[in-house]
Amino acid sequence: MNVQAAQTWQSVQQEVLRRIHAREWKLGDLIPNEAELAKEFGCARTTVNRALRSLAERGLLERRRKAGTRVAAQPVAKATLNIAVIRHEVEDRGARYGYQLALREVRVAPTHIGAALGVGVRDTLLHVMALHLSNDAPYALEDRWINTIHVPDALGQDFRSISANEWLLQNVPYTRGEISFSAEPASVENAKHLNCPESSALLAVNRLTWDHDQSVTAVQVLFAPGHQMRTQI
Amino acid sequence: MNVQAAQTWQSVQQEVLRRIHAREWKLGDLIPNEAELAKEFGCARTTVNRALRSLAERGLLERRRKAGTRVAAQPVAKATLNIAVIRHEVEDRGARYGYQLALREVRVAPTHIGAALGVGVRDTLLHVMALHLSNDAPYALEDRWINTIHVPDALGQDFRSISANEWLLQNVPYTRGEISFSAEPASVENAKHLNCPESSALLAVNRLTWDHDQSVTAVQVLFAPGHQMRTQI
DNA sequence: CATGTTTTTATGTATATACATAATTGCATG
DNA sequence: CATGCAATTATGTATATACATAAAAACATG
Repeated sequence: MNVQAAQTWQSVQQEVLRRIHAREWKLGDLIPNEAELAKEFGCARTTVNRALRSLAERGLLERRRKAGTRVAAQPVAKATLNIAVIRHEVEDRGARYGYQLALREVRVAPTHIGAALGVGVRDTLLHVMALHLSNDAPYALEDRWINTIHVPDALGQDFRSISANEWLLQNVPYTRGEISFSAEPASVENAKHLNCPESSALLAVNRLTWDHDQSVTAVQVLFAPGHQMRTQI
Repeated sequence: MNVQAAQTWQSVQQEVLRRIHAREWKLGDLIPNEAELAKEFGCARTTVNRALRSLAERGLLERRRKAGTRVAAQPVAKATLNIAVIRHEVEDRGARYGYQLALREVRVAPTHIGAALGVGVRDTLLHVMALHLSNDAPYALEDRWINTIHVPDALGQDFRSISANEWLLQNVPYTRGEISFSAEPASVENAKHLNCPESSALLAVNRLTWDHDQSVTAVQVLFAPGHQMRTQI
């Protein structure tokens, strides 16, 4: 019962993890409270708190004041995907990055885009389509609408040498966003850009970002067939 | 310069966030050190540390001992997807969950599965395919291989009323895993199960889990066309 | 001048203490 | 017995303090 005083929060966390994995504490079980664990491990309660809080953030523990801490009955695996600037994504894989602007126009957006961005039906937006290349092969197709009411500076950019992806991140802050992943069949146009058969299964990442109550941009990134997004859990 | 002493780590975090969003601190900028901020905010350094550490975990700040803290030059959006038991996922959407076992067999795995699980070329594994339903419509197709060398108990389960997805989570711990997302064209068999045209674009989630150095299971979950995984950033 | 060593410094963490807060439990009262 | 209020309790957080550690900067030495 007496565990050697390890007294770093990481070691406490490791021991707690061990007990969960070894099923000494079963799914849904209430575990001893912080004060008891601190006494057992021979460390301060703050240290135990740090260890348990971190495990709760990872979804392995559920904590409620007064009710105590229990092992998550239904541990939810949290897969964290890093959505970086596409250029960095390519370069991090050790490939040469390339970029081609395919289209730049100012026009009224399709209704679903306008609605998502919360602009009027007759407001014009900046529409940019661009191809990102990895070692000269199509890597991803970016189809973006920018709310020029909130981001008028975007109109002064031609996006021929820097992608909207990168320019926005460098120049326009956002406070919140929504992101969704889906699989989409390649349209004729998509297929042409990505150099793949029509109707190929493409991984799509949709983002919608806001700066406080103003929409910033709506973008769909379609990756070439076979693309995988990976992470550890 | 003198900010009202708010003295909760959340309020410190909020003020730091505000300065980043307002570009008072620009991307890549070095920000004042913890001690200075603590003095400015009228709180303890521990409190500032908590606020900044949390922002660093979210990818907005980069911290290094002695070098100080800077605003991430290339803020990486971290999209956290919750990979729950499929039954809960369906029920949380307010739909009725259904389950059908499609196949259960013990056989030698295809080489890529065997290699991924690190078993011998002649070892047999348990192969289970099952359909998850939402309001009687196909929701997701689960194609799973279980390492029965490490998890022999799985052989005693028929998986007719409880899915392998749920049984494993309840009964077999794992210490680490790998997960990947991709888009896959529906095979003839997939299409039959998911009641969609052949070659439809399907969102695929692949998982490989390990318990220390023993592989547990490899699974591919194919979602019906149109499925989206969403999250906030 | 290059190179290795020491000093300095900002973050990282452990501790005791105190109080805040949410939520359950138990008690009192109609 | 129901119902509302009070006491209890486990987590949540703030603070001062101390020391650990990584890494940059300063310095010394050949």
